[in-house]
Amino acid sequence: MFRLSKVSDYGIVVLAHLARNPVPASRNAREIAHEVQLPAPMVSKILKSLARQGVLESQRGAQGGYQLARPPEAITVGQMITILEGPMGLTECALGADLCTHEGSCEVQSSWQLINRVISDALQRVTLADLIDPAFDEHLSTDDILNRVRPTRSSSVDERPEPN
Amino acid sequence: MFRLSKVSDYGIVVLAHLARNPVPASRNAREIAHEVQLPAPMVSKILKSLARQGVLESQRGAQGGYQLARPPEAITVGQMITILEGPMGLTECALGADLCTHEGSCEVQSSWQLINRVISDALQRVTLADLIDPAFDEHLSTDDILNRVRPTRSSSVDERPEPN
DNA sequence: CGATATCGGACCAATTTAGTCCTGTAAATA
DNA sequence: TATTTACAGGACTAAATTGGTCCGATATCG
Repeated sequence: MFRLSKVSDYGIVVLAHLARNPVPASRNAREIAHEVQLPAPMVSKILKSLARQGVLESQRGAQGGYQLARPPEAITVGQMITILEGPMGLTECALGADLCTHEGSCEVQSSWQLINRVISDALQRVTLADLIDPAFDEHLSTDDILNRVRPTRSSSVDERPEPN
Repeated sequence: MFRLSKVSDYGIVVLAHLARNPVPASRNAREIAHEVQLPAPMVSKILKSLARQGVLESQRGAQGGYQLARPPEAITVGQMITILEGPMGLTECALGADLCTHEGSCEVQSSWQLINRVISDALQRVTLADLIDPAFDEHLSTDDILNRVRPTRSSSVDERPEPN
């Protein structure tokens, strides 16, 4: 249905919450889950993924917990989705490899790769800082987003394969 | 997994095939399925949806079949996806209505609506004619797409609710 | 040591998706 | 007008995915 999974959905809500409420610096999974009103085991699972991928820093043991590893400006929606959802790609073949069984006979493969890149780029231009900016949706138009300076492409988390 | 369903995937392949091979004008579902090497009942189902939504014209009875209802330039990827996949929306709340149970407590709802619009707009800027253009992916950059003149927003198929 | 938390899995139930099939109806043709 | 072809509109099933839970291991603090 062209929808993000709950994992990504929740994950972004959690990250936005942490960005918006920077203190206390470190909180445990249970507290965070309670604050965003989402099922605790689910939130815990998501926090683990985010920590593993370096978006969050985790502290084990008593008084442990999670906190943002980078400032909200340095975390893009594209990165969050890629981490939580797996490599972005509207279709199999958009990922580039020989994953599609219709390779060769397919007439639209290369086009999909561009479309995919367009969407991916668009999501890379929106940061966590934007998400928690109350003026974001009111004062920005679609074109404002699209014409932003693009973040450096090569350093992106997206290039890495999904370990999950 | 942030992936289109097979229905949309196949549907776009089928439409691209019809656009690329305009003769014979009308072909039946079985022939089309054979040409694109996809399961016939599936293709038939997809053709029916596309016809119902006015992208294809159908002719019943002997010698019947399907053909494009509009020139490829007048069919956008966004329309195709909306028809085959249902209304676009990365999250529930991006659709606008009070579908999300966290309405009110959610801190990122309005931002999602913008993100959603960005993607939706990007997909509206790519037409079926682009998809079958061999030069499309080679000569166009992301920004070329994003900076295109936008199609008229209000006449879009996307605004209609999904009848399925 | 003992309490607290994350880590990294396995695991299950419910939903969604991919794919099939069947009955009805419209059109062409002999 | 009888027959055949082909779309229309469903219902239906099996497989895959997702949402969600739980557990043993490990790390940290006091």
